[in-house]
Amino acid sequence: MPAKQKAAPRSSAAVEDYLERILELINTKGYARVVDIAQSLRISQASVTNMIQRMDGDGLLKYERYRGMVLTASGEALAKSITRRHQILTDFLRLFGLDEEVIYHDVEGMEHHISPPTLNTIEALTAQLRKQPALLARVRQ
Amino acid sequence: MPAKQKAAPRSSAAVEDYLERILELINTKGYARVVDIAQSLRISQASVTNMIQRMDGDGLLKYERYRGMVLTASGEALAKSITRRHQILTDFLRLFGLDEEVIYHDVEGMEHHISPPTLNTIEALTAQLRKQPALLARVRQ
DNA sequence: CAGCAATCTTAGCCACGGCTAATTTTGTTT
DNA sequence: AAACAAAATTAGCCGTGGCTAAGATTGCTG
Repeated sequence: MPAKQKAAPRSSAAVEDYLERILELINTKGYARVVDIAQSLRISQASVTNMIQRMDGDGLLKYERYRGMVLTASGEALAKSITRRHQILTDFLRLFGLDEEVIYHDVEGMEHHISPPTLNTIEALTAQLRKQPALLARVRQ
Repeated sequence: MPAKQKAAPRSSAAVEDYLERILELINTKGYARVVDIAQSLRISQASVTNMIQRMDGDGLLKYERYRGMVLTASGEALAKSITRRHQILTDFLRLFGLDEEVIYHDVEGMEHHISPPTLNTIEALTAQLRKQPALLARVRQ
């Protein structure tokens, strides 16, 4: 009998942030190093090492000391859905001429708390709003 | 010279949740007891006592052991702006026929991360969307 | 007014997710 | 290959915000 799975304790906002950055690094550089994750999240390397080890234990990635990490299938699937969610929210807020800094900050904060039905709704709303430039202009004031 | 203020260390999501409930209790029952706050937030009374003492130290409310609490002017102002923000987000999500449970959950999670410009935009968007029932119907599918 | 139940507080614990400082490993450079 | 720099890890710490168990205070009620 294989070892029991941890029954996925609902990944935290912090874990989601890590997954997002790791996938982005893998997509752009081919691999994700501790030092790059640390820089990207603006936290210490030590904190990254620590979290990576927890994520290995949770089955989100495979990690070998000093050597590197790869996302597992479930880690990658999760990272992709997190990235998609981030993109949908960013696309939505960009409709209104807000500062990119504000958009980034708000998306970064709220993305972890949007459920699938709400996300789908916002996606559909964005599509509809793109066809309504006059309405968007009024919202922008 | 009066004692130095703590320079308001950007109230956390947890503190905002407490303020929101305390104001609501005061508005509906006239006062906020530890036991009611605990029930409303679904946490233990001990945790509430602990947090209330910190919020007293931060100048958000005045608190007397075993006796009760009142919001300070700054605590009340903060609580009101938090409540307003909550309402604006709820009004927005209600446009789309989402389940009340989902709306409540998502607002509860994301409200702490919405900046004023984004909030104002969503408020304006809600007003515009109310005049577009056909568009809303399409978003609802 | 004595006793009891409700409420509140304290003490002590824990996980999370950061940090710095010190150490270890790796890889490059001469 | 020795030395050095960069990267990674470990050890030990801290604040936040939960928890339970035990004790203190309040207020009601017989």
